[in-house]
Amino acid sequence: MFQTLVWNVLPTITMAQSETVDRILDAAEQLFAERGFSETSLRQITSKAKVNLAAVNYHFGSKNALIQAVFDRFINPFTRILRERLNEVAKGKEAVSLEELLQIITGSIVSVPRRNEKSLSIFMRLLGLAYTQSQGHLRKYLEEQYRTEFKLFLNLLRQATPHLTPVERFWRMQFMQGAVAFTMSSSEALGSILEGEKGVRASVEEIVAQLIPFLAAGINAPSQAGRDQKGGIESVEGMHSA
Amino acid sequence: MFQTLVWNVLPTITMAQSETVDRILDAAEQLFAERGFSETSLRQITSKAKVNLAAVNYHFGSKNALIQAVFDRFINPFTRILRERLNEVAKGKEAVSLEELLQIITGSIVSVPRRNEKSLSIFMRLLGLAYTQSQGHLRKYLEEQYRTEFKLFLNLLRQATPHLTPVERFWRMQFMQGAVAFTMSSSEALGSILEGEKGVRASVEEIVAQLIPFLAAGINAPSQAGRDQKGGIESVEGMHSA
DNA sequence: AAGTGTTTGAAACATACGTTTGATGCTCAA
DNA sequence: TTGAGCATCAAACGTATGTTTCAAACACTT
Repeated sequence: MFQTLVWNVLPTITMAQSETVDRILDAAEQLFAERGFSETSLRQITSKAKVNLAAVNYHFGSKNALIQAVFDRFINPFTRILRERLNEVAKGKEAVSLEELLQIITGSIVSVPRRNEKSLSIFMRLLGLAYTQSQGHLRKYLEEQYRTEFKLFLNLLRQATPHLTPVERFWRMQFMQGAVAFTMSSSEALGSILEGEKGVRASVEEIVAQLIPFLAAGINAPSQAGRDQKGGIESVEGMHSA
Repeated sequence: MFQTLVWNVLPTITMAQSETVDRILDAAEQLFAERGFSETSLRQITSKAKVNLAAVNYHFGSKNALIQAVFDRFINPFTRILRERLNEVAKGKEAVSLEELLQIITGSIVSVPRRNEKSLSIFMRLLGLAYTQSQGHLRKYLEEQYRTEFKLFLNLLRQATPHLTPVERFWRMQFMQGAVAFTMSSSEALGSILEGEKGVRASVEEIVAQLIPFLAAGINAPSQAGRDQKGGIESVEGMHSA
């Protein structure tokens, strides 16, 4: 009588699943990207997906669970790829440069298998929304999914930016997240991304190409260490927010 | 019988206004900052403000109008200050440096008269939300309020970064907006800002001090002009999104 | 072909929302 | 003191939401 949670409890392997589940996920991710989470109703989703309203609660259990399921389809392959690549470069004896690190992250995002040409920008927009809309459950969920990869990344980042104080490193990470998430979630920009209009090529690849020099220079900016040094923090691990 | 719109139709001068109106605005801006716009109900606002539910529609006309009124209290003084300072440096014969420009913007934000010590960070969080939540009416409204100051700023920025192509300048502006808006709207960070806990001093002044070197270095990063130059755009004016 | 468990379907549920109403109280000029 | 205009209040309005229900349809083994 119940199926309760959708069965991708077994990770990575996305067994065939029912037509209905996929149609719901497709419609949901698109509508969420366009309007946001609380602004999208289950009725809009099910009607776009051409399935019965009750199907969402039957297959996913709740709207919040559906939101998480939408992210699952991307997050799992992404973290897998990212983890592999980070581990690989971490093994080498040479210290990894900041540019390399940024390339690894963006490269991992871009290598996630896409369902269609829009799916990557939709995902980036969703990620931006996730950290911006006040959806507590989502943020917690994502941080859990990311945790190990994020720590791995932080370790490499520390080696790549030895001239920064922990406080500076913390804030510059925050700024980086912001530049990425906001740009990807800016609805105007998404319009350009999806339609390709306005004369600006705004493919994800183009944005990434523009982002990397900006971020590398910003993060590598000289330390202001002379300024006011007493605001120290004990551990960067405890304060990650991605 | 009707008061329809609140009377700050006359700009800048915020005539005494009723107790009720101020209490509603105070409660609304705080709740909006905590939960977002569509996630905050009029009932939450009026009950926090200890006024009757109908008062919002009586004094403001609608929830959307209330949202805009919340922004009015900040935007008007801010744009006035910013415009004055930009005009001032634009008059000088010397070209304005990028660092100066960033100082002017952040300086203008900080000089806006504050109602209390939290009001600045609340406003920054709201600005972040405004560009992030898909509130079409708000975004349009804000762009209208900003327009002249933004053009002024863009002109000075063009002079300060002659080595960048228009496309690069456009994207780096976007990234800057993102770093600022996202950082300010990150709820975790807001928590630290408001409570001052976690060992990180996260006052707006501290964040700004961290932001400026990051942004200056990022925006001033070497042009990638050799890369792929054909994605030109005719005019930067037409594409502003702030 | 029957009978099992799983998936759909139309309808209703309870609740929350933004907004409107109309009566009541208030202030202050006449 | 009266009366007009503004402000407040409790209550209701209509609509939309997420979720539940239960019967009908389906798939598939035996």
